[in-house]
Amino acid sequence: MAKDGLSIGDLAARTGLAVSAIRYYEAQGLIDPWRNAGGQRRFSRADIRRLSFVMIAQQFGFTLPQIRAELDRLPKGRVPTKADWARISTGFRAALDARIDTLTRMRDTLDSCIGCGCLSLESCALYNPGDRAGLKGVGPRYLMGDRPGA
Amino acid sequence: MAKDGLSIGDLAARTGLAVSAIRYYEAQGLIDPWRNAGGQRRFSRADIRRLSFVMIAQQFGFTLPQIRAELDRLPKGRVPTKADWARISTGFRAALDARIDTLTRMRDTLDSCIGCGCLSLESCALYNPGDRAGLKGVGPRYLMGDRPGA
DNA sequence: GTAATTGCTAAACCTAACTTTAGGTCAAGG
DNA sequence: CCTTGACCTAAAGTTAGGTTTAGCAATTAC
Repeated sequence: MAKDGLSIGDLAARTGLAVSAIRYYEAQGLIDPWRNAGGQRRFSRADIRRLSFVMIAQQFGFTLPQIRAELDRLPKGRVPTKADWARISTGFRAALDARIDTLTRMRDTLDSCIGCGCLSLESCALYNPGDRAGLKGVGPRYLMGDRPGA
Repeated sequence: MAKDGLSIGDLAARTGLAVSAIRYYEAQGLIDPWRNAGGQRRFSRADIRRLSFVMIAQQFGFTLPQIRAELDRLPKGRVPTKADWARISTGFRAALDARIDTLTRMRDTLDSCIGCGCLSLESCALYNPGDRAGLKGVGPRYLMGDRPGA
């Protein structure tokens, strides 16, 4: 783990990710390591932060393609500065706000529905919250759902 | 679609669900139709509301096993009343509150992080929000340190 | 009475985000 | 030098929540 880059194992230890996950992220274009003479992956220290970003973005509900799109907005050719990361992070803010908004509206609707106990397709407001689509940002299937395997 | 129950196609039309989804829900124990002489499924009108509940609960991020657990709390042997449904719906309220809470805390943390642009594993507060567990349901993926195999 | 729907089951397929496995290669310590 | 552990690739497996397909039976429409 000298000056010529970190091995995949080093990076896994630094980030807490599984080695297999890191390889998968490479396949998805989230990181782009070089290879040493023997064909093994070598990562720069900046990749630690890059993977940190990936993990945080995932917590916020972004998909890997979406995260990749964000990462692609980082300057190519030089190591991203704190300011670069901060700029990208503001994008999270809007997504979070939207998500909180939708959930809050849902809760309010639910409040007005608990009294009636209708849950009826024709009349219940829960079927017409207006912007259920706002929740789609989280994913098509596991829409806000618990993780698979729970 | 006479007095002897609705066919699966009728139920699909009433709920907007796909026929295949209804059969899947039966396999998951969410509904329990009887069969007619020819072996075809027959559903009661109460199943329309039952499936409505399933759909709403899914929007709220519950998994099918969780929804099944809620449904199992309905009185067995009689058609559930509005009061029964209302009682169950209050359970949603707590779950939604928790989810909104967690997201709000995340947003606040993010706000304090945007300025520093750190995203550093050792120091960034985003890695220590305190109750990431409450977020189960926000992301499509396993949470950090919560992988099935690890 | 027969043709067109609709329904039946079992099994395979789908996506996202990974993990596991199989079979081999590279690198570091003694 | 040799062994052990880390690494490599490709492919298959996993989970949730379904959909699709194949081949056949029941119902409904005319």
